[in-house]
Amino acid sequence: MKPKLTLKQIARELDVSVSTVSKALRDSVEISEETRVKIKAFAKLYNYKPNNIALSLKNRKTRTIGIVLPEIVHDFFATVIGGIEEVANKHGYNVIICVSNNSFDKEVMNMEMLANGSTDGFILSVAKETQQKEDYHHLTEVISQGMPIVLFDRVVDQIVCDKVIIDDTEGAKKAVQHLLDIGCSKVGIVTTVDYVSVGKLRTEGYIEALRENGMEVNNDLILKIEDMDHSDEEIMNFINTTDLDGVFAVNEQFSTSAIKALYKKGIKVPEDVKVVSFSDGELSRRFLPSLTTINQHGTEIGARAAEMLIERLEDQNSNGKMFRTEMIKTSLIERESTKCKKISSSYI
Amino acid sequence: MKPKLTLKQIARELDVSVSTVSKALRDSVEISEETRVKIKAFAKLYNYKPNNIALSLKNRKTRTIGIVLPEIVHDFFATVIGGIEEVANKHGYNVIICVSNNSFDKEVMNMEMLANGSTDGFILSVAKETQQKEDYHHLTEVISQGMPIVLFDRVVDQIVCDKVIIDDTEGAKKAVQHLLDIGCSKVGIVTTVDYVSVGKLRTEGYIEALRENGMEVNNDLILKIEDMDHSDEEIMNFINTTDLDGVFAVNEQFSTSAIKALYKKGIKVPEDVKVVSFSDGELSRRFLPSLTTINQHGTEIGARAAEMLIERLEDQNSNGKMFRTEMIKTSLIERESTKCKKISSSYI
DNA sequence: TTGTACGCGTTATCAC
DNA sequence: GTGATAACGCGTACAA
Repeated sequence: MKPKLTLKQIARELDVSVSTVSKALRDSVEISEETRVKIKAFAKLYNYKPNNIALSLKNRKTRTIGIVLPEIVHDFFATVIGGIEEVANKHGYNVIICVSNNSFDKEVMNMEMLANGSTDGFILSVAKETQQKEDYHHLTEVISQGMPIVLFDRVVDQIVCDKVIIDDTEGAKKAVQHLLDIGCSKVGIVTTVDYVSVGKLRTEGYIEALRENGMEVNNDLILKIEDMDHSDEEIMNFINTTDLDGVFAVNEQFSTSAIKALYKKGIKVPEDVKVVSFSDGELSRRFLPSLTTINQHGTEIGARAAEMLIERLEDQNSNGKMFRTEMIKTSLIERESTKCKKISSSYI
Repeated sequence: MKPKLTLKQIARELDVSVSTVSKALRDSVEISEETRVKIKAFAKLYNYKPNNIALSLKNRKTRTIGIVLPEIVHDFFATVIGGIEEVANKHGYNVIICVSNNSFDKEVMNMEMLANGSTDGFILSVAKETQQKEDYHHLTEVISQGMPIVLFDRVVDQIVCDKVIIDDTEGAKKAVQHLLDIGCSKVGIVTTVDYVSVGKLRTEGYIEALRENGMEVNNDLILKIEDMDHSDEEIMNFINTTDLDGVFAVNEQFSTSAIKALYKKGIKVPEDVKVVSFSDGELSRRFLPSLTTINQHGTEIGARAAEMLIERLEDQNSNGKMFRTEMIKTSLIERESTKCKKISSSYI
């Protein structure tokens, strides 16, 4: 076992001073050709790499981005991480990921841990519990210490910082519009209760789409899941008691539950009822029938968040810069769950 | 903006020396009750937290674990991360995650970056490309510097370190045995080519199970996917030309493709053909029919890996300790894809 | 009881 | 052209 090589060791070995070694390795003109070559050769031979920790301490920069997420076993967040990673690495930044498991306490703990010197800034999506509590002191704290934050997905209006959000309302409108376009007239929605911000926005999009098409909103066609642990039962009950020819569900879980309930009732998708889902993940692609979805472009969201954060980190006088909220557009991906043979010919 | 509080600032403010502050905060008996209380009150009031970077430099310990994974958009790896996270946090460790995207170069880069002081040790699953190249110099390098590594899932026999692996062969046997138990006599397997270590082991399990049940192995019932990008076509072709009443597929992707192909052929699952899949993820749970699976217990794998690593990190004289390879048992989770009403009564 | 000095690994500055 | 010194923030052995 050979412990990591340091400047000091090189200096001792080559019988020069530490600062000479440091300068030589950084190609300083102060150092003579001869010694520079000698030192660099030695360093290369023994594979010298500067110690990041020491550099961080000296520069008061870690070149590390802290990511705090509600969960990770989730296609959307996983793709967002991918986007962040890519941009971060391209700029020579590292990434620390912490998971709050939707717990307020764990979110606070994670942020405090990372804020004590481990990272230069944060990219985060707040935990569900935090959103309910409406306690954001850990965010304001970090910001007041001069560390920039970029919020994404579940953003908090009260917090003043950069944000990357999905145009949920517009995405929902797209979904519903598609159902209407292919001939549905009784479109239901499976969504969340209103305190989940994205659920609320998607519900609004659903309503807007109907209104813009001159249709009236029937509350019987709206299911707001109260208890996520029993969403299957709620959906089953809803499907059994509601007459529909189109369903828009705000996530893959609800979509597949709805299809399952429809099948149990003897109703076929897409023949009898069309389905569009928010969130495009593995499940949508591989389900039978494969799901038409609203793609949230997680990679792009992560990439933009990372770009915004790094920009602020590298800009000396970023304090003056306005905070921006970037809206990422969704897109509709058509698959089997909205295939409709009957009228497809009329489209050709 | 108030920059982070340091010991020095507290000292200046309270007109004592830095070391007095340091000692007081660490409840040293050297410091008088009076000054101790005063300093602690001040620190608490202004929310003093020691700087992790400085501590890391001083202690030559980061209390951070580096995780390097081939990919992250994958239920299995996501659950493993969850397991690691939980154990790590419990022991006061942080976690840095890097993704190699199955690229050898990126894996090497990530490891070098983290090895330069950012982490105390590694938990990693090697990239596919690395496995093909059989170039593991970055692993030996890190180990020779005294940083412990725990390999999991895709492990490397040549590397001497702690390992956590799944009993792939035994898992495959369980899957096939289940199919045989419920009455299948023509069980096919959809697997990978042999150079993917886990694929090979699972294929061996399939063969062993058949042999132990006195059945002969028919190569026509074995499909080894050559090209992952065209697995769907290969599976479709296989299903169409093969007479089966049971299918064991080595991952969720293959399983769902197989079911899709069966449906297209007019064959029903589970009525006509039963299906068991390796890997228990969201897809298996929500698919129609839901899939009977071999659960790899990702959380447990991550937890064990983290425990092994931390144990070695905290043990002063861990050099002498033998390296262990821990085998995590899989378990069968029965769902709809192997439901069989006919003989279920005989089981009661 | 409190303060001084030193070291962790690095770089910037200034002196020689 | 080279080297000594200070500093980043912290903890601790030792001195006062």
